[in-house]
Amino acid sequence: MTDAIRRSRRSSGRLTLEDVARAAGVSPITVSRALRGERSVDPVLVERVREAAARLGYVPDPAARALASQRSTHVAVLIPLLTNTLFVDLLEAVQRTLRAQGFQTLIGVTHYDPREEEQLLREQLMHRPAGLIVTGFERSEETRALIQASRVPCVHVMETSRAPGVHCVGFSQQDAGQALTEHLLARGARRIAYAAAQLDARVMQRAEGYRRALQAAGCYDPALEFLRPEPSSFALGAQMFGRIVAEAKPDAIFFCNDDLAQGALMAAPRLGISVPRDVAVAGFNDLPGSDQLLPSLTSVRTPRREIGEEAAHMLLQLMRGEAISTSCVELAWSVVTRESS
Amino acid sequence: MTDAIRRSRRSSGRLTLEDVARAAGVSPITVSRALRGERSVDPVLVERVREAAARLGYVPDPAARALASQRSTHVAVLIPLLTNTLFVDLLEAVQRTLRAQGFQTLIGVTHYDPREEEQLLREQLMHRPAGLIVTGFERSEETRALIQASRVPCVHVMETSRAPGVHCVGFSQQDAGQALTEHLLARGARRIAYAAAQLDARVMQRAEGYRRALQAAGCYDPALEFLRPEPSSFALGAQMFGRIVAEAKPDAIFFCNDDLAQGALMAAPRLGISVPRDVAVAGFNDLPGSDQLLPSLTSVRTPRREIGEEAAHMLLQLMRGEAISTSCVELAWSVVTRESS
DNA sequence: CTGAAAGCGCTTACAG
DNA sequence: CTGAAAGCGCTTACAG
Repeated sequence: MTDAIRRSRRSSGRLTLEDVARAAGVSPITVSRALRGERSVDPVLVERVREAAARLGYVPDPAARALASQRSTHVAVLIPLLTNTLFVDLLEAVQRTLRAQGFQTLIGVTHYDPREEEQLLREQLMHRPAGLIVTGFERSEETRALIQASRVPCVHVMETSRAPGVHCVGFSQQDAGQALTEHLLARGARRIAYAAAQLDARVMQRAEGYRRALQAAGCYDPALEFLRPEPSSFALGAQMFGRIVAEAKPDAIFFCNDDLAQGALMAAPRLGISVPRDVAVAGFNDLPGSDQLLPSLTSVRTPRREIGEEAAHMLLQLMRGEAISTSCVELAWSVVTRESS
Repeated sequence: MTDAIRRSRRSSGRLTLEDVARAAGVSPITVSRALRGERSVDPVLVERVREAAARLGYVPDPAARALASQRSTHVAVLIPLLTNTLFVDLLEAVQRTLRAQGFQTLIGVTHYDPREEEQLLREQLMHRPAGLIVTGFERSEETRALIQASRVPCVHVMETSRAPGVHCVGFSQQDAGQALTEHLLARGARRIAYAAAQLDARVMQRAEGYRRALQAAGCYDPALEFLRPEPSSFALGAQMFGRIVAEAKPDAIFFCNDDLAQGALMAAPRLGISVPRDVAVAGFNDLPGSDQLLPSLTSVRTPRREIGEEAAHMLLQLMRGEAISTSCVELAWSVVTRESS
C-alpha cells in the first residue's frame, strides 16, 4: 500500500472529481452534483464536498464538462464593429456580467457583412455555445435558420421587436431619431438634412423617425436625405458636411452617428462654416469627444451599457431554462442638448 | 437489417468520426489521423477520408478533441483596453490570422489592472488555451509565474525584449519617443513638455526617449514632465493642455497618446490658444481623427496591425512546436508630420 | 438522497 | 502504414 496515487500514462496531472471524492469520502457523481448545486444532495455532504474542493483547489475541466453535457460555458457574441465605442461599451457590459457567472465570451466581428456573420456563426456553433447574442434583426435567411436549428438560446440587442418567441433588449431607434429631429425643429430649423453612412437597419430606423417628425411639421423634403452606403468615419462626415452645406443649404443636419458629426465639426473651421450660426449640427450615440469639441455636439445618449447588462441577464435566465418575465426589454435614451444645435 | 443507425440514448445527433470512418471504409483512428494531416497515412486513404468528411459535412467536436488531447483550439489574448483603437487594430489582426488556422480568440480586458490581469489569466488557463498573447512585460510576479507554470506558448506584444526564452513582437517605444522629440527640436522648439496619463510601461518608455533627445540637445528640464496616473481621455488632454500652457509656457507639448493630444486641440479654441503658433502639439499612435482636426495632428504611426499578424504567426509556430527563426520581431514606426508641429 | 455503469467524441500509446 | 483498446474528466440515465 502506497500513499502515492497511481495515475495512468495519459493523466494530465490535473485534479479530478475523483480526487475530490476521495478527499470528501463520497462518490465522484456526488461531487459533481454538489458542485453544480443540484438539489437532492444532502446539505451536509454538499458542505463536505465544497470544503474538500476548495482545499484541494479543484477546478472542473470545461472540455470534459462540455463533452459529457453537450453544452459549453461559451457565449458567442456577434457585433458589427469594435471600432465604434458603442459596441465596445455593450461588449464590456456583456462580458462583465457573464464572467461573473462563469461564462466566457467568444466575440465575432461581422463588419456589417451578412456573409461574414454567417461564417462566424457557423464557426461559433461548432463550439456548441450555451448562448448567443446577436446585433439587431437584419441578417441572411441562412443565418436565421442556423440560429433556429441550433436551438441555442439567443438574445438580440440594440433593436426591439414584439415578435413572438423573440428575445431582445434595445430601444426604439425610430423614436430617438424622431425626438432629436423634433429638438431641431423646436430650435427653429426647417430645412433639416439627414446625413447617414453604413445604412444598416438602425440607421434607417432613425431616418424613419426623422421623416415622421418632419412630415408632422409639414417640412419633409426627400432631397434633404443624404445616404451613403460606405462605412462611417470622421473623414466621410467632413466630406458630406461640405457637400451638403454647399448643395442643399440646410439650416440643420442630423448625422446618423457621432463620428460623422464629429468629422463635420472638425472640418467646419477649414470649410469656413460656423456651427451653429450657419448650420446646426446633431449626432447620435453621444460618443467620447462629443462633449469636448467646439462647439460641443448635441446628440442622443444611448443606453448601451444597460443593454449589455440586461441582455446578459436575460440570456443567463434562458440558458438556465428559467422563465423570463419580459422577452423584450426596452430601455431609455435621452437627447443631450449642447452648443451645436 | 435496417439502414437507420441505432444511436444511444445520449447521442448528440452529431456526425462523428465513426460516421466518416464507415463512409470511407476505414477505422475511426485513420480518419482522425487523416483529417489532422498526420503523416504516415496512405495518401489514397487520406483522399478517401477527406472526400467522405466533406460529403457528410463532418465537423470535429472541439470539446472531445480538447479532452482527449489536453489542448484546445483557444488562444487567450490579454489587452489593457478595447476603448483605444490601438488595441482594437491589434486584436482584429490577431483574430483574423488565428481564425484562418482554426483557432478561437478569448479576449481578456485588463483595464491596466495587474490584479484583473491575474484573475483573467487564471480563468483563461482553466480552458487550457493552446496559446497566449499578452501585452508588454509589466505584470505581477504571480501572473508571470502562472504563465511559466502553464507551459502554454506565449507571445508578448507592443514592446520588445532580448531576454532569452522570451517571444515578442513590437517596436522600440523609446526610439519612437526620441524621434518625435527630435522632430520638435528640429522645428525650433526648446521648451518641450511631455504630457502623459495612465503611465503604463510603454508611456514611460516614450518618456525615456523624450529625455534622451532633450538631454542630447542640452535642454532637458524635469519641470516640463507632466505625469498623471489616471486613464487617458479627451477631457484629461484638454485639462492638461490648459494647465501646462498656463503654468510652464512650453513652446511644444508631446502628448503620450493621440487621445490626449486630440482633446488638447479640441480645447484650444475655447482656451484661446493657437496651435502651432502659441505652442506646437504632437501625439502618439496616429489614431482616427488626428488627420481631420484643425490643425491636423503630428503623431507617430505605430504598426499595430503588423504586430498582431506577426504575433499570431509566431504563436502558430510555437503551438505547432516548429522552430522559429527570431524570437523577437521589431517592427517599424514613422513620424507623421502634420500641421500641429 | 446516493451510486455503479455507460457514454460524450475524440486522441494516445501500444501492437502489428 | 493501420487498428483495437484504453483513456481524457466529466454527466446522463437508470437503479435502488
